[in-house]
Amino acid sequence: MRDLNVIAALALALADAVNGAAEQPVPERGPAAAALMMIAHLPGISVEELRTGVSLSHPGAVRLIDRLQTQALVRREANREDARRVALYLTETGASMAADIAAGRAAAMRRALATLDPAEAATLAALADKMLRALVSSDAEALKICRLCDEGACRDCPVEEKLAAIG
Amino acid sequence: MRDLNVIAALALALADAVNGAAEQPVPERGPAAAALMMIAHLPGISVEELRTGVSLSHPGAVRLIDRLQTQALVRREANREDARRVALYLTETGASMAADIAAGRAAAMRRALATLDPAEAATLAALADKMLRALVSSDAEALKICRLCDEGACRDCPVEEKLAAIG
DNA sequence: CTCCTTTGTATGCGCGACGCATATATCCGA
DNA sequence: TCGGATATATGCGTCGCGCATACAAAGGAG
Repeated sequence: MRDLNVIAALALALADAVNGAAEQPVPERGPAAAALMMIAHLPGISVEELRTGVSLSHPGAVRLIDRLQTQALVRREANREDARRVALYLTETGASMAADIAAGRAAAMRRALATLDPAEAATLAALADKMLRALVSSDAEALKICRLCDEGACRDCPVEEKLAAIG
Repeated sequence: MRDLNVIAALALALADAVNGAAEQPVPERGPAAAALMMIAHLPGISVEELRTGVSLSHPGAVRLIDRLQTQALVRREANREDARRVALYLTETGASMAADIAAGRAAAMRRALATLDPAEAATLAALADKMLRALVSSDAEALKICRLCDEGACRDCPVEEKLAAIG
């Protein structure tokens, strides 16, 4: 019971730090940073897929993309395979902003993990790896969990491996 | 680098689960659940203290309390020591709702931790304990981190101990 | 005791993000 | 070929939020 509390508190603190750092470079608060990171991670993603990752209604996601497009961070392109879908890509400005987001997120995590020695950090990562595999059981959950992840640092991502394992 | 990513992803997943569960019993989304839990944890808390915990502007907090009061979840009382401050208390309905929030939060954490054996959970809690002590350096941060914590389960809370240690 | 600065609450106001309902286009199976 | 399902977009109203401001009470300087 006490363990639950402490772990939940830490999760909240880390998520606050990560979200706060991620919102820093972005012109608006909320899911915008996550949207940019998702498009950086999955270029050509559709509005509907993005929607599930950022937990918005479809109209909400459309309007979010509208705003990001107005700010020249994202562009819409036609999807050759399915004309209903829209393929989303980052502009150069958007890509550079996504890089800033990833850097801020990494810095925030480094600060939080600074008190742990390398062995402890590795232990924590191993436990996180195990828990993530158990938590993920669908593509939608994976999109949501990885919405702020850094594509470059995603070697042997437990979420993707779990998805591959269950088909 | 990969460790950072995995740990951050887990923190996000846990925070989503906890926040989602906490918002379930509450009539509105957002900081309302945290506000109820904070008042449950610190009866007589002022609007200003609450404000820092839920990361809202002061007017935002006033309006939030207005809504919770309209729904008969919270009541305002005069503070005898300082007439400027307002003392916030939960009504019976509010207290029962706070209990529901705590239960939902605990259930969500139990689900997430189900894959870990007791030794692993204890290891994780010990690491969380250590990190929390390093993260907290002010009352404001403590209020924010503990905003959803369960007062009953807060035995030997690392956040409070750290605050006591630094005066 | 009085004045002035600081601190805590409350309100007027406008903005903007969101969701619901709906319209349109495209894909796919019968 | 036709009808249901899926994807995107828009009209519309709502509501939470922050800024600027007003007011009340506390505390220190003189």
